[in-house]
Amino acid sequence: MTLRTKKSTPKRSGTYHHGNLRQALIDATLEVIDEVGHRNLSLRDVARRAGVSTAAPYRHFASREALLAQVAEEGYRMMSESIEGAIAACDGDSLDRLREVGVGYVLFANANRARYAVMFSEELVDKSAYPATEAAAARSFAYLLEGIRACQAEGRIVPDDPRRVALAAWSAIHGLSSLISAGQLPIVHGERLSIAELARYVGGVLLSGVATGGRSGVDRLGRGRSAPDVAPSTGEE
Amino acid sequence: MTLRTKKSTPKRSGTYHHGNLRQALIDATLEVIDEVGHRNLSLRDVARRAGVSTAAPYRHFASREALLAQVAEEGYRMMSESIEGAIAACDGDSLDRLREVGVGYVLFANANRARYAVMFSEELVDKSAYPATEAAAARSFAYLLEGIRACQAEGRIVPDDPRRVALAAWSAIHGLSSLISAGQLPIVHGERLSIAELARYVGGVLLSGVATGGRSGVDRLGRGRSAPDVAPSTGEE
DNA sequence: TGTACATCAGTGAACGCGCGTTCACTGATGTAC
DNA sequence: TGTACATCAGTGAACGCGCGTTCACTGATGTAC
Repeated sequence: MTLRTKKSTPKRSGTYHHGNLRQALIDATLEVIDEVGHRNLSLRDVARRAGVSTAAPYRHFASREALLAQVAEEGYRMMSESIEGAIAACDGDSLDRLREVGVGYVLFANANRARYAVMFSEELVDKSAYPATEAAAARSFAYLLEGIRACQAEGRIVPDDPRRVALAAWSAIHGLSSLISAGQLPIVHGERLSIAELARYVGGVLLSGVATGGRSGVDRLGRGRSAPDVAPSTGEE
Repeated sequence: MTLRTKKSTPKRSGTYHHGNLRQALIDATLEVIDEVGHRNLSLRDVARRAGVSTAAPYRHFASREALLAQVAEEGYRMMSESIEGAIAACDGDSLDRLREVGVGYVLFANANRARYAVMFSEELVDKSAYPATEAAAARSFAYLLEGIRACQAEGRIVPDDPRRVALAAWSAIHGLSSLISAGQLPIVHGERLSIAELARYVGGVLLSGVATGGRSGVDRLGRGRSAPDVAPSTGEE
């Protein structure tokens, strides 16, 4: 087993100049995060794995945080691609396509657990210092809202405030993705599960609910289309 | 403004013995985490805030991680109380009570954001070194499964595998809680929102779905009660 | 009530460590002529 | 084609730092007699 092999095939090896250090650093970052979590990521470790001196990364990234922002930015772009791919592979109607937005989201998170964790890490909650990352994130989230608006335009889902519907949907798919990314799923299911199947199940619950008996649940719960929301006063901010 | 005031009213001040250091350390920990995130929590900082020497915490906690595990354990107990409180305050049927499990969960997360982040932090994913924390966590999660089984026993929700239903529900309430805890909600809604209202909305979506037109969505999506699940083969683990 | 003593919660100095970042530098590369 | 030179991606040593944890210790407390 050869340790510290370069993953990104530099143009030539053994030279003073690396050739493709920027990408090698990103690859090494993902490797490190996979092993120890982004919490314990150090630039020195990344440099070590890329086979380069401690100071070399600063030729390509202004800081540790900037490197993580770059990893996140790529992640959001990949997520957008995953969502677009899921939509493209779907020959159904607007409702089907909306569900596939969620499937694409969750499949990306499952296939890129370390990266997903970086994208939602606390240190990158405020992305204003990294406009490209911020823009890529906004683009990812737009698919959900667009899908919801398309369904509403056809009367396929309830005409609630689409941002509110989006929040409910985002909660579910982000929650599932987080549980997958953090490795918490075994707590719930010991058996081997298909992630896409799980994502579709959750999507189906969001669309149709789990209550029996038609729409009665809706009315009884006061969540009808125009019923006023009742906000209790305990324990909220 | 007096800095470093002790929050936990020690029996007497200015003495060699603190009187209530253990609790003061936990309080200080929450303070620190609120400010800098658990990622940047250091035992030295905690000791500093409790007005005590660097080595003092080791009289009460074996390590930094043990302190965090204790914070998490208390959190799971508080979450159980919050859920029990929400159920107790509900005079409805099994379906109402199930929804209130979710509301109690989210209200706890909202009222204890820093603690919630610790409870689900990567370093505590494996709780086997802290059996008390593990047990408290298991107890919290049991409410969901119990609520689902109670509804199923009365035929109020679909008879899918209750663990699968629980996973869908947990995804949604954990997702919402995570977004709140990480402060990501402003991205979605600029306006001021009631957390309990949001939680009830999400709960309503889980129970009744957002699709229009009765149960047709269920059949069309192949998520009917006994329809076999179709597992596509792309991109899953 | 008074004293001797065990207990143990605190002190403060020290350990070794790995970190992010900076610095003056070196040497490979590619281009102008 | 050959040479001079600007560029800039790398080096490696060093900076100052705060960390988790350990150590021998000190002094407040409470209990046995």
